[in-house]
Amino acid sequence: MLSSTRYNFKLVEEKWQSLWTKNKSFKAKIDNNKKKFYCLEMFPYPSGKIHMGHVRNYAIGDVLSRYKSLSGFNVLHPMGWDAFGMPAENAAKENNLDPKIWTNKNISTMKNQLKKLGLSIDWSREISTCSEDYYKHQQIFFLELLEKGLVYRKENYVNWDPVDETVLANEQVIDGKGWRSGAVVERKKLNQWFFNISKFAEDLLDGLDNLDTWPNKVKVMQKNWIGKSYGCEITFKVNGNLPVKDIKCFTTRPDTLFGFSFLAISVDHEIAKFYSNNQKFLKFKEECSKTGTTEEAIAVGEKIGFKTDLMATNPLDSKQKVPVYFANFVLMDYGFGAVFGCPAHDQRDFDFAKKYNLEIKTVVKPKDQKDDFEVKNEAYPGPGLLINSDFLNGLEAPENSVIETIKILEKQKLGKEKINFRLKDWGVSRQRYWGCPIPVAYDEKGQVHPIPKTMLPVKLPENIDLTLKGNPLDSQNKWKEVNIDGKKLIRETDTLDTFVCSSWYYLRFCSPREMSYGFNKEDIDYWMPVDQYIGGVEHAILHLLYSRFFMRAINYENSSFNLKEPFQSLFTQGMVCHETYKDSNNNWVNPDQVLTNDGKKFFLKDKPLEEIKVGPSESMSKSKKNTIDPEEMIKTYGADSVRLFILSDSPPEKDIQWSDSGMSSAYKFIQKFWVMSESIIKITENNEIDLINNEIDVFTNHAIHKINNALEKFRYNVIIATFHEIYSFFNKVLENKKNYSNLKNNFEKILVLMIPVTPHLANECLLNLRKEDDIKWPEINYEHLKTAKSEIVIQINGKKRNIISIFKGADEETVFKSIKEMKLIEKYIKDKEIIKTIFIKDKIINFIIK
RNA sequence: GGGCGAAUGGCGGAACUGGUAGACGCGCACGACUCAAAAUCGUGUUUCGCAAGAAGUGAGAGUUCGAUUCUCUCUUCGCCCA
Repeated sequence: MLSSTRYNFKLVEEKWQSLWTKNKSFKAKIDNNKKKFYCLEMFPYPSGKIHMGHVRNYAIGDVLSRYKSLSGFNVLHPMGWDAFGMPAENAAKENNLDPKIWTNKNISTMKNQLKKLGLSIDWSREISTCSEDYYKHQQIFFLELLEKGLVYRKENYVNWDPVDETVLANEQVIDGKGWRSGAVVERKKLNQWFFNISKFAEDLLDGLDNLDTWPNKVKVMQKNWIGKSYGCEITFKVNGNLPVKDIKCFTTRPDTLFGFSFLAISVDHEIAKFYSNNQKFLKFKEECSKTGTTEEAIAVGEKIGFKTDLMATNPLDSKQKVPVYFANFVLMDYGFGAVFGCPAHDQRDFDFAKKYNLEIKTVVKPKDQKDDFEVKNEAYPGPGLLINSDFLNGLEAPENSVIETIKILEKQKLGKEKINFRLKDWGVSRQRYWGCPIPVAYDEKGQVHPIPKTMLPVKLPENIDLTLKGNPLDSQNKWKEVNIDGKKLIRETDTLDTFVCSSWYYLRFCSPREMSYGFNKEDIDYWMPVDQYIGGVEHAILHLLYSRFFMRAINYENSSFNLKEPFQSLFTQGMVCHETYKDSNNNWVNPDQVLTNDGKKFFLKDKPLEEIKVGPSESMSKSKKNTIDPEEMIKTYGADSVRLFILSDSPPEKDIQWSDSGMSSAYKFIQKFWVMSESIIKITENNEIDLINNEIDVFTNHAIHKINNALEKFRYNVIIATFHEIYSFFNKVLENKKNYSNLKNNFEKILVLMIPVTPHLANECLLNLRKEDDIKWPEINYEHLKTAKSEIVIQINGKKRNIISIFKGADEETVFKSIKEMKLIEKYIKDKEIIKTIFIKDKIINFIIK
């Protein structure tokens, strides 16, 4: 069927987008008579161009925003830029560009691309974390936290690249080597700033219980990350050639004390100072520093130790003395930097004991084992009963035995109950240029002086040479000097971790142009918390935890701020994946260079004889060259088609496979829907009563019902499926050429249902159908959902055998009579006895026969 | 090693609180239009079977009149922590 009115997505989409801009259609204003809805997607890093992951993220958010807005909510749907960070600095180095110029250029490109997607964003609230307007307030927060004692400075280890003379982030260390220089990374101690997040560990953990609309897996991840553990602080008496009397340590298994065979301490433990001239020790320490600082590196790596001159006494058995070792698997950050070794019941200790020939004494046996059970080839960390443990024998491990042992230790003043958290304080210092300057300065004694608020923001110096080695700000001698109250001071040259910027941006969106402070009370009282936060699960731990911390930090000792949880609901969307391609030289090949005739064999576009190897579908990434450029897709198919496709194939929380055929099918749908819509618009309705009118009512109300359900549950793929059903239903209705009195009225409702997913198409069709612009989400008329007849499934012994259509609400007797009259199950029940009948009204009748 | 989750046609997936498994889309097959192709439209498409029918939601058990859905064991895969 050819149509003269081919849908010109380009014209229509441009028209609506400029209309929305002109009318400020999505500008959010406080309105106390309306219920607010704050919809936020994680803001992008301006890396250059938007990718399909962005498209999916923002399409999901846009569907929700538009739906809520049409349903009468006052919607806040803002967008901004997570604009500080290393890529800008790296790009600047490579191209000899100012990071600011590079970043702003990317922002403008990406903003343009996002606009072409037709998102319902209030662009008047756009923020960028690298602008002085933004980071000024961040510096104020920093100083407030400093006043409250939530920020402090301490020495800590960093990954140090000795060639580039720079500090590396964990992800920049690959196999223990610097990603850029390839040099072996060292551990180096630096004075750094920390946020006291561990102070809120308990509260951050408890708060998770109230976040019932967060995905459970995210809550579990946060819980594990916080890592609350119940145990005991034990002070071990030690003696030897050093002036040390005791060593404190934390353990979750004090009940295994009778299996004690060594005490291990971190190489950073204060006892190490007695070995600062010991060449062997220093060599050992250097060896340890090669293991890296991550817990995983330590767990996987070989366990090595350095024996001290000390012997530790078992607090439960003063006769037992065991050696004290420095060991590479003990971290200073956890507990007290000391652990007691019980090889029989901890694999790490077991490996260590084997290596250094230490005693392995079994003190826990599984319940089904005899008392002479002995640990042999590997540690037994499981539950059981205590053995070989004197007065602890027979206790149930670990539940009872731990509690009982702690009681005994407390009574004898040898230890005390302690709750320990895995969560460490948040190190926020970065030795980088492109970040928010930390607003403090130091005098010659090294004392910290906050920069007075009137002198904020501390701006980044411009036009600096980033190719120099070391921390870029450190070489800015002129910039570093600052005069406060007549005193000459030197500025802090570290900048803040970019996670700090993203820890409060959702507050800034409420008051994006407030000059005096990061936000104002009236705005956040109305808009906060974020009703729906949407983003990738990769931020499940750090970003979300830091944001939750930041709210608590602002809340702390602040009576006018009453918020703790920034994100009421969280939704984590899946990734966008694509097949990977490699040529004969094993180089990755971009999909747009690949051709296929039959979908089985793939060839290189430029060299049609060269066959391409098809690899598994993986998350789109530049390194594997399996990306699809959203801008290209929008250009070819239009924003509505791209939105339709990216939402159609998989539920939003799961990964989606990009497919060309799926994409073009979405495009075809838009085209044919338009043609149908035009036909409906041309129809002249009359008032004749026709059965089909009722059918249209019933169908439409079912469709509203289905789509409402799918929207509430984020089953957006089901919405698209319903669109297809809508199309085929209305298309059939049209072919019937009956008399309608309610076709347009119902179709209008359908078009509104489509606005969230395909806003340009739906709005254009709506405009052509009727001229008013008071668009509201359609209400369900439940009368139409009640059908006159119901289909009752007839089962024999629980198996479906037939189906009967009968008036609604028919009772068992009536249904049974009809079934008999119509001889629907005669062949199944003749010569058989019905011993039981299960009847569920309007649903099912099940005969149990013998 | 621990925790969490998943498994449904050739593929992506649907199925409200246990009640018609496979919606919708892709792919495929056939047909219409065409000199032909593309595009478009129509029909069909879980498997076995000519059919009647039977089997069927990773495997095995259990609860139930009835299980994709609830319980247990196992397998595989994914994610997080180690």
